[in-house]
Amino acid sequence: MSMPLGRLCLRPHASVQLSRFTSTSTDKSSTQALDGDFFALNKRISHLIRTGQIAQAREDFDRMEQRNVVTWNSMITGYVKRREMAKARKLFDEMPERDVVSWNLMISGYISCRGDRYIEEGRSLFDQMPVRDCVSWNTMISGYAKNQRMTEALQLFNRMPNRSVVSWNAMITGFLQNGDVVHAIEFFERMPERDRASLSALVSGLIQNGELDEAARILLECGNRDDGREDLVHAYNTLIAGYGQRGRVEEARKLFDQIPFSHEKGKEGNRRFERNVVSWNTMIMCYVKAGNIVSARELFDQMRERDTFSWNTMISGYVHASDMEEASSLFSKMPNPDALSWNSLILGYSQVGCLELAHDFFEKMPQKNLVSWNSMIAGYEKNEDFVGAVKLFARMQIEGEKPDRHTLSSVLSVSTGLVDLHLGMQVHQMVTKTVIADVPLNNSLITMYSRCGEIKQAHTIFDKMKLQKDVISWNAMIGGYASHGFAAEALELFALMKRLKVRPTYITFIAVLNACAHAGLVDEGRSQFKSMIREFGIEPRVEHYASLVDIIGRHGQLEEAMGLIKSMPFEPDKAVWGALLGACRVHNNVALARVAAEALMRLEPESSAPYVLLYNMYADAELWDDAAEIKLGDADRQQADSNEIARPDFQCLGLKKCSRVIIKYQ
DNA sequence: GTAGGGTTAG
Repeated sequence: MSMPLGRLCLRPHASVQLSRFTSTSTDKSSTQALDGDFFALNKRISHLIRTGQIAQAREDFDRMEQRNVVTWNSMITGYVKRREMAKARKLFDEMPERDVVSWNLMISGYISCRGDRYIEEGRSLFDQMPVRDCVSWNTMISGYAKNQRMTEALQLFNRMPNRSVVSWNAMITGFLQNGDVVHAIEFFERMPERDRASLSALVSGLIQNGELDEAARILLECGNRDDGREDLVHAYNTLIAGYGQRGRVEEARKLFDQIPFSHEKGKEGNRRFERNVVSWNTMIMCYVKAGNIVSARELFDQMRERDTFSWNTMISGYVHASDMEEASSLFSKMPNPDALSWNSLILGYSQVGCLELAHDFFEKMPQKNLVSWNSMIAGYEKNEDFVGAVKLFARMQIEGEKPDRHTLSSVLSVSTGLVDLHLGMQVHQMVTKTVIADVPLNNSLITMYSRCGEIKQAHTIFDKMKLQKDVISWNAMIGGYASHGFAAEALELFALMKRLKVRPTYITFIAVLNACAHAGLVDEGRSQFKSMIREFGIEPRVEHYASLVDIIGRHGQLEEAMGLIKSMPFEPDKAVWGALLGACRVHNNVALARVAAEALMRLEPESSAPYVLLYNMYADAELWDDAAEIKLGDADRQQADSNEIARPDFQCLGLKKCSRVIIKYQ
């Protein structure tokens, strides 16, 4: 039997491949099927599918006068890759003739859809197929392994006629994914032969199970046994990264030093047990993650063959250290900066507040990708240039870039910052279309809606989250109720949260105290403050004190409030004094108001608010001499009279007009 | 055209 050379050695059951070049029954003669045009057409289809142009591929496929099994299989691959199993199945059923690959493709498609229903479908095909090759068995085994069904995986493994290295590797990965370290190691030691993936699979699986030292032991053994040399570096690199991720940098370095290092040039690679570029890069990365930029740089300077990775790791290290001088100096020396290098600079400059520089790099970079857009938009948002963020978001859509969870999260924060319900709702729609059940995004939606006053809508989202709520969801919802004066709802939700054993954080208590403040619940506020400390061991922060001062002060117990301020273990901030001043205003305590106002003036000399408030109080009490001592500018006096400041209109470009914002003095 | 795996940015 003649077989295309090169395939033979990979396929123990290669004889099933016979139908490879036979034409299908509806097609013309087989001699014609072998001409150059035909191959070109098949090649074109597979190219279209590789590049994701499935619709075009299908058009070509439908137009083809003759097809062979490869044509059909290519088309099926396209649907399988997109998990469109119904379409794949339809083609599969229509095929005039199938080979092993057709069956294997379908099985692997069903398997990667996950879910038991799909596995059963794959298994049923596996059982029906006339001849199975190595790939069929391995697909099925790894399918079971990936879905935590090791019993069935093992059954197939035992029944399998000619096991390959892949079968063993799949079993090892499967055991490790199920936390079965013992069987994984046992299988690894029993393997008749290993390839470059075997050690990698074992080591990375052991790392996932937290068995780093066990992995290190096995590696040392393999090194001593002169065994598995080909991929030993590979495995060492994996383990170095594992130690690094767990902050065990010194152990990572010990492993790095264990790898032999030759000074010969151009001999690096996986074929010899010897440090390669990845080893260096990984070690540098460990230092960067640990914040040890000096050691990272030392290694970087020692390297002979730096690649893009090395440069980018180093640049991102400086970015994390907010050292933009070094970051940009490296960038300018880098031979071929890629998108990642540019993005790191954009990120770094926005991080330190240099939006113009960040934007310069953003405009100058030759090939923007999604991360570039996201970094720039997030940069605007973090620096509170909300309008800049919205403009860029609009431009992004005009230029056809699709937003993802990161984009949407930034723009949602922007909507919240602008209190722009219209924009927020647009983003909400996009979230529904592009992301499935993302907890942080849902949390941001809750915050956005409640900040915009749509507390009902916020609650709808909160409700829909069901079991996937985290503390932040609870905090957002309780905080939303609190800030809108729904104290009963806030406290009820807080009670429910505790019943469900969700541990509150200091933020939860800010919201709870805030709710009490709004509703004038003095005793409730006091007892919540106490329970925070005693039941949950949360140290009160300045925000909690400010809230409690507000609660007590507004109730008229100004002296007690003042006492609380004096008892604070840290300096009161403007919120604390502001709360006291507000309470003094309500209860007409001019003497204490003066103390609070003066403290505020020291903390924020540029703010006119305490002056205005004190002025009004003096005026009400007809203390004209005191009032005269407060020097107000004309503008401030007008404010004192009207009690309102108006901000000019502004526009969110390309999307909508925002309404006038009025800020009222309390 | 199918089965198993090392390092960088939001």
